[in-house]
Amino acid sequence: MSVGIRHDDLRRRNRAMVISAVRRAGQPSRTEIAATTGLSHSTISAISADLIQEGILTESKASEPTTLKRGRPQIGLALKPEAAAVLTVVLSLNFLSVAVIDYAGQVIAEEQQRLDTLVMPRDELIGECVAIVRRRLQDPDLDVGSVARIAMGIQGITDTHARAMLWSPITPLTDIPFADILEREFGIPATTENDCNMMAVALQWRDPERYRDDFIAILLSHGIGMGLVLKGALFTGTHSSGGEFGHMIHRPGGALCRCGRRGCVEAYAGNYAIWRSAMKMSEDAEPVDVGDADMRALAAKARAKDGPEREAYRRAGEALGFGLGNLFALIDPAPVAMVGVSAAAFDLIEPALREAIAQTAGGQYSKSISFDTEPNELPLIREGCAMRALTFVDQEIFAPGGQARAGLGKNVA
Amino acid sequence: MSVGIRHDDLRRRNRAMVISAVRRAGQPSRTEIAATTGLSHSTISAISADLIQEGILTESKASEPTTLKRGRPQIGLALKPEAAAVLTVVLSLNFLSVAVIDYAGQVIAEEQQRLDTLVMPRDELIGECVAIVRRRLQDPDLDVGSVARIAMGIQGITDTHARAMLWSPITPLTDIPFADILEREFGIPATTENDCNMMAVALQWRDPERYRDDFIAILLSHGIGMGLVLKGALFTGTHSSGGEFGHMIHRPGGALCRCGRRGCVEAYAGNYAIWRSAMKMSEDAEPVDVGDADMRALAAKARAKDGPEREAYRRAGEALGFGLGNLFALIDPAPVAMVGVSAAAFDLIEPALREAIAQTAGGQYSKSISFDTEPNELPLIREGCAMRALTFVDQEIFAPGGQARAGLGKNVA
DNA sequence: AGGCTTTTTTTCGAGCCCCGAAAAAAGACT
DNA sequence: AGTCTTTTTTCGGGGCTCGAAAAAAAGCCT
Repeated sequence: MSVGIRHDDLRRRNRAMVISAVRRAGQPSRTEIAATTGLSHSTISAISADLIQEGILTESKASEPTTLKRGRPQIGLALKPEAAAVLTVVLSLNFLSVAVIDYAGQVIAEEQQRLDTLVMPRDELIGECVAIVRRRLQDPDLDVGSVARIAMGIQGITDTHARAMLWSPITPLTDIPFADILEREFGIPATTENDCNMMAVALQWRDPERYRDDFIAILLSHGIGMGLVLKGALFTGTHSSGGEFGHMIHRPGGALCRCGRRGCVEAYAGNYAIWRSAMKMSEDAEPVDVGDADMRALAAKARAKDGPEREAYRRAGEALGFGLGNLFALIDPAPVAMVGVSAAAFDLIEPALREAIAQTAGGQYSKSISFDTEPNELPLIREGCAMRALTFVDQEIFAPGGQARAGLGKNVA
Repeated sequence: MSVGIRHDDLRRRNRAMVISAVRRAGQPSRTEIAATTGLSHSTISAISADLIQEGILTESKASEPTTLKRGRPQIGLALKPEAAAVLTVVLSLNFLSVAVIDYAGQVIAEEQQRLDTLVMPRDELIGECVAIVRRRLQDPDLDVGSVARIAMGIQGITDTHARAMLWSPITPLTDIPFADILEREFGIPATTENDCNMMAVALQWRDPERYRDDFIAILLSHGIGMGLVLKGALFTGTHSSGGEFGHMIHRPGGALCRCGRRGCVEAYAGNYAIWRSAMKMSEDAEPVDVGDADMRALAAKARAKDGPEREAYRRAGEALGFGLGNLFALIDPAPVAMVGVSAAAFDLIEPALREAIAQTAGGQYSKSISFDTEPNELPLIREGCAMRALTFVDQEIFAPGGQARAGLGKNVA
């Protein structure tokens, strides 16, 4: 059962709340923080004095010099960029990308690299990941001690505790405990999470208006992935990252999926499936990699005239629609973000998708469901990883439960 | 964003935790409570003294007189039955049932009634519900003032806030705000929740060993319903009670479902669907009501010899299996409880069900998924309603946030 | 320019709450 | 009857938040 609240937890939680309020609002004054948290001015004053003294926050007068109001001007509080740093690692099909991000969320260094994930042996894949991280950490401009967290976003299934990649479409390898490997190698706490979940996290930060409590991020790429936020929190499975939307069964015994099973949504809506269908290949044909450029050309052809290309997108829409409908039967409808190269072809997908949804339990709301598209998934994934890592630092390092803060926040008087 | 923790919340939460510990453990000593909550002995002592003085808890020495240990004997703490009472209302197909339950969870009065829900006009249906509740409340043995909550469990979709029935298979009527109606009528806070969700709540209390953090309760009856507990909490949709497992699409464009759509899981696995299939009727045939006795006879026939009856159960198993597989793709596998009259025929359903799951994303775990059966849903639903109402009293009335407790817990010195 | 008004921020004392240590209580054991 | 063991209560100390009041830092107005 849930444990009691000790008296000292109180300050810890309220500290975390103040930090979180600053991260969310940008440069709020103490008064604003008091308003959003519901705590009294005196409490906010005390906590923020602590945080400034510990080098976690700074005062920044430049809060809207335009607002010429009477009264004592507000002093904006901001996250101190030097308070800490985090490192993000994004591993996707044939592509590895690393970035170093300061405590305020600004990218301060990055590096990208192509690699043949599909054929690399285990040691090599791990080795490349470790090597690129090491290169970034050895950057003389970077204070290695300030790097408080490594967050990895990876295409594939991860475990609930964000320790390992369990299975991935980008490599035949399974069960790689990336988080443990990185921690052992660099002595920095690390996590490994599903890329689509990170996309969802990023959307929540980018547009909290639209993506607040309940929404769905769907990656339309080689495969189909999903990140789900319910009641404000990232939804994961009981054991794994969960949300394997792409592998819900659309047609029992149907088209061959990359995962080896038949009839999955992905076997109709993944890039390879659209391609296979447009080329009039058999539904049993082995999935092939299709480049983004080829997919864009395919979409152009489908737009130009009716034919097998257009039909392929129509079938993709149908599969996505029934899948979404089934999802809506469980969780009710919510705003959807379509991300990835095929999101740019959403105009070809949408009609059949809506028609399919209308035939499902979510159908009553079919018209009111709103879709948004974002063709570029990589920046989203990185952003999500960064925010995940930064909020961890906020909560666990700068508002710790019991044990002292490590070497960070060192600008203490 | 989540609101700050005020200083007074602390005591409130810890009070709630003590009450909850007592409800869970039965007759724990103060020391045991200190252990499970993680709070200090002195705090538990202070809080329980308050609660006893307010007439919410009582000391009950009779805690295992067998344990002859050295040292001061423990004093068991128990919920004081007279501290409050709750009333449960269970409305299902052609059946209405009400019970009054004391604060310790014992049924102290009950009443049941048949009624033709399918054909009753709106006023009459509401009227009967109000009337049966009024009769119970007018019982001279009952102190009406102690009734702190009414919890209604209803077959059908309810809204997230547990205010209204939105849609139900037991009546053509829609959008009946039962909670508001009961509150207005009796001036007692009320809720209206989905029956399968209440089943899940009850299972969690009955067997917390097996049904703790993640599990699924599926009602196999005229229709197919589901209650889902994830990460220890009841899972509901964003707008409605959600979990419309029975109306996930199993075969696009397939058999006619009671809901008017085609290919739903229920259209293969609901009692009417099994019946329709066993009688070799068309998949487009209008759903008919089948009595429990007829279903039991059907199952017996299916067990006796191979034929259309056995095939009907096989197809039901297949539909349930693909449905569960799709669910498992999203949330990972979890223990399942099959409840309702067709749960007694689970032996006929299981083989095809497991085979179907094996073809889905959850398939890897197919063997390890464990099923349990419980043919009688009514007691479960009532128990769930009772626990829901009682924990509400625990949390919101006896550990209130700010405003004083109403007239309850009146045995104050 | 100097005093007044307004708004933000800090200071201060009061009131709670939790905790640890010590004391008290209540039997069992010898 | 005295000692031991375990549970429960009591008591003092340290923290935390809060409200009120004071201080600070402007703009406004005569």
